[in-house]
Amino acid sequence: MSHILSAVAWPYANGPRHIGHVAGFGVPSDVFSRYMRMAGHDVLMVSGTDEHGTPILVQAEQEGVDPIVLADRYNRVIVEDLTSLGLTYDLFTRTTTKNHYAVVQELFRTVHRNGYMVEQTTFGAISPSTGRTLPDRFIEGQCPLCGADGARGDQCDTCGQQLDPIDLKNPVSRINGETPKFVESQHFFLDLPALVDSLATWLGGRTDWRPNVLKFSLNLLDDIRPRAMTRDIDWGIPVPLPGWEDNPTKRLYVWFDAVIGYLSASIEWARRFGMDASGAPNPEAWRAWWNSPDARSFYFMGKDNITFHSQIWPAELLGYDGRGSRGGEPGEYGTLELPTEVVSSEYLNLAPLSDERNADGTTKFSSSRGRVIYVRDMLARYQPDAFRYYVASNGPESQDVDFSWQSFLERTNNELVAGWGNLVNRSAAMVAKNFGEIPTPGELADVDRDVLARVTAGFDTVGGFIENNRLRAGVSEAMRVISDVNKYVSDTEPWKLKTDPERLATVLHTLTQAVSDCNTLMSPFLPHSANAVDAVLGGAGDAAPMPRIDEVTDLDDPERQYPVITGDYSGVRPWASRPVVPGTPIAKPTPVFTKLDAGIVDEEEARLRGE
RNA sequence: GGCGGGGUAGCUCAGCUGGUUAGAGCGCACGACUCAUAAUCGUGAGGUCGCGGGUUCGAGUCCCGCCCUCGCUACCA
Repeated sequence: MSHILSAVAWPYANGPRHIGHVAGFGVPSDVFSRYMRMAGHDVLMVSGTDEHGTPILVQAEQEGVDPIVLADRYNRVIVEDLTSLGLTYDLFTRTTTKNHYAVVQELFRTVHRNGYMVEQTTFGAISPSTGRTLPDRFIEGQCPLCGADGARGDQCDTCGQQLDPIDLKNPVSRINGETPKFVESQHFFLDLPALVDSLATWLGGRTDWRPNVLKFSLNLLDDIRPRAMTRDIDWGIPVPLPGWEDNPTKRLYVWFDAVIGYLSASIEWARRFGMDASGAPNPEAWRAWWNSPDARSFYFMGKDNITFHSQIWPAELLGYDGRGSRGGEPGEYGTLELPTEVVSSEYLNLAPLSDERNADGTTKFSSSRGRVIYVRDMLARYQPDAFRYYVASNGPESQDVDFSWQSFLERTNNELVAGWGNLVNRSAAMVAKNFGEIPTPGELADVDRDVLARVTAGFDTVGGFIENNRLRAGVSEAMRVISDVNKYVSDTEPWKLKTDPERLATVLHTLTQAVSDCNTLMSPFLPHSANAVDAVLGGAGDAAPMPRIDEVTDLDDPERQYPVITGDYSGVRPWASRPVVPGTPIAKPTPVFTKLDAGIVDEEEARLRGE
């Protein structure tokens, strides 16, 4: 048993999240965390909504509300969506808590004190009316290279060239149409070159990462340069230095603070729920996951976040620890450990609609293009486990994948319903009809022992895959085991054993045992239905724990309340065969999974077309 | 342009450090069965492993070149 930190990417609170987001970080991290808990590890799974930065500020202004109002709104939407999916966060919080501000400022101060945060003058665009940094992509103008209109400050979509915004002709702000001003400004830069040796040493030891993630991360080291960690903006965390902290237009860069969320959420968790061995409150409990070299940490995200987790975040930690070329001493949190693994997903894209094949290739999920499937809509119409199954078996684990409603229909009906759901149903129906309870077995035959051995072996194979974050292989292996059990039913033909009650009892007991263990194997992937299956088999329906939403008061601000996701996951079942108990009543079952009507494909595609 | 991923049966993909007739799931065809949400079980058809060279006794697997495709390459998050 060891301490496992599941650090899950922080969804940006500028709108509801779509299924591509949760396919990238949500389902994979939850399957992993659930399994690790079952395997006996001490898991701390943390995340929250990321609420600073220009996009939220801009959107709030467009709506005429305070940024925090916008953040409050989408924080709640996201909290509800993630809870509905059954994601077992120990704490899902947000970046606008007092606790987060304090932790971020402590990290900044210490990194600065250790000499890894250096002040430099920059030259960049600001909005003349507000004085705020105008990020490149919010600037638009005529491309200096091809003359096309509508080129963005960072890149021209017409000719595809990278641009510097100062070269644009007739630049205007996309936010308010005014002409940007290019000015000098003082900012703090994270001195990545002073940390690059330590980064390289750390990355050099990461041999078991997904190859593309590791390769990408190593490439980042080649022309590493200092990176600005402050912005001219009035929405964000103040810079905790004399002369800066009261300056209303200087704030920490949103990514500097967002990644620190993993630590601040761990600390908030400990302050709220941490306990020592005797059960007494222990606000220092987070340290077991952060200060011990034996603890392991896994960071789950989409590939667009790799650079922040394999470079910026470890650099912040190294700077805090004083482990760069300038030395230094850790701050009050002690030496903080770097990520064990950055588990990055690729993208789940939306496939062309059925009448659009061979047209424009795939369409990337993007709210701005209007073609998007929100988590909320998915869960309103379909079982959460149907979606979880789709993602686990067909997700963007090592390459981009296309989501289509046709494939969702097929995966659900042909595999989940016909394979697993039907096995549960036929087994329970036979037990209910013949005995009304789990029968007492006679002596086992070879075929019985054989199927039980195959199922039991699944704990090692399926578990091994999940432990290495190979969910597709894991779920595929579990489905193969389920197929073996279906074959067992065909081989033993229980419906022909009416004249041999003892043999029938043995077969149906064996079958019930096999199904129950398959349910355990599937429970990290399909927790909701694991509970339903448990109930079908006469259990209490508590095979897999579920998260809940608590309305809490900010630990350091009695005026502020917000929802968090948390849960008590201490009662998870072990990752092992669990003997079924003869005599347990089993009633005629109702199907656990809903078979989808073929008509949903046309319905959903019509929705995507905006009809 | 630079970097990276991918191009293997109709579809989605496995194939580690090169080694017998290239695998799985789904789909399809045929057969069996009837407990089960017409689910299940069995059998079968179907691939010159993107193209062209090369190394080797032997290459889907290594090397070179090319083509196609997706992505990354930001003061976005």
